[in-house]
Amino acid sequence: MIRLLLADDQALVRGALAAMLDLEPDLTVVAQVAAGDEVVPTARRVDPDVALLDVQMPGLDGLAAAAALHRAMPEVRIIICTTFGRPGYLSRAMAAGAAGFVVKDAPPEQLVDAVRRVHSGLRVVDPALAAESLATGPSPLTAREHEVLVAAATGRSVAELAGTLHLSEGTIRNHLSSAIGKTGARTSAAAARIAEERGWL
Amino acid sequence: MIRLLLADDQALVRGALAAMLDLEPDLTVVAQVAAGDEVVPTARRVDPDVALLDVQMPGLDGLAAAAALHRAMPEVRIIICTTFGRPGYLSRAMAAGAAGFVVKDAPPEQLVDAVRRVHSGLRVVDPALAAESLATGPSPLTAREHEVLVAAATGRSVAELAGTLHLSEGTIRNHLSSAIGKTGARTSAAAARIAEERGWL
DNA sequence: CGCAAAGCATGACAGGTGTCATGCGCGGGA
DNA sequence: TCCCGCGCATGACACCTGTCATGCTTTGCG
Repeated sequence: MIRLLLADDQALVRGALAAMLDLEPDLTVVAQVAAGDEVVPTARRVDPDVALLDVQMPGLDGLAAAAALHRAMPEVRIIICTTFGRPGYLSRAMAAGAAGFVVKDAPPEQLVDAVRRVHSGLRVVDPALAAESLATGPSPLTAREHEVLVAAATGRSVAELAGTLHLSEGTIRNHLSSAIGKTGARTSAAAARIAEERGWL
Repeated sequence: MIRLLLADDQALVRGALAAMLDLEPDLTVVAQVAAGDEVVPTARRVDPDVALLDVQMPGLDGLAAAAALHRAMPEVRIIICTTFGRPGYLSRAMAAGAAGFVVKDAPPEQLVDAVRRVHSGLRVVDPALAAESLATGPSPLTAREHEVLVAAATGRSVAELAGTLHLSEGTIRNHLSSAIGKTGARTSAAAARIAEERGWL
């Protein structure tokens, strides 16, 4: 019997996944959580074989939760399960110690299959996504550019960013300009959008 | 036995919901589709009692599919089921003839309950969301402002918008300026973001 | 050590953006 | 019928943004 921990902030989706996985004779869902920071404490309590983590979650996101769980309980096999097949997510998931990566577009059997494979020690990754991830490469953004771009993503002005990040306006503009060049965008708003799509934020 | 049609572009979520709903003794999922334009043809074939439609779908979106289905088969009860509880979605869903509106944050029992209530002729709406919807009001954007804002959402420049929409740059700027005023934003990018969040796009 | 890369800053400049005043034509409601 | 609201357009203006050149530090690698 493979013991599963489910983490997803959407109760409906989480419950539905649990119902589906519980139908399999060799799987059993032993815990469900709605936030990233509940993953490690709950895992310690129930000692699952496999943890299925969504990326979008309040508190700690799925990738950070995966890293924390892998550090705390390396024997737990981790699958990242996400809506968006963004290239950056995959590489970050692998870096965080995940053993599998499944997008929510995939057919249900694929998830069940992934759980079994991962439990038996294999790694499971969508080949198409892996290729795209390698083609796009890792995020070329420096720490500062990342920080500035995240703050700019909500549409704030340069002056506001300078205030909240305690940098001069000129510096903000420099970092944004650099990020614009690296994303191939023409405005900071577009740069933020593109970086977001690639999973660089 | 309540016969259900499921429409959601994410195969994993769709399959999981089907598994969960099929567990209920009085419910049965008779069809699943992945795109909005498959809803009406499939409904004609299987004649469901209730249709559960996601908003985000390729082809026709869930709201447009709801309107088409309600026109073609008024006796089918429609529930819109969406990730985002955006105020504008609710009012548009109701205008499209939907009988229920459930967000994916809700507990699983609530969806099952909604199906039964809707099937028995009731309307099901999250009270908190209804209040927010009334407070925010309908979209104040004119048709042109809407069009321009949608085109601007991807971060294109004014000159590009003028080209694709066949309007002068000055006119584009006027519409954007008006939309900026109505959303309370300070830049067109932020205006697009805010309108998006409110379900005005 | 010396050099490269990154962070930070300044100043200057071209071009894009948001606002406003103004004008014209059209269609629907009082 | 008249007038208001909307779409569309122009032109002008202030301001913001993106780019570039330049320079100074700190950090880390060969």
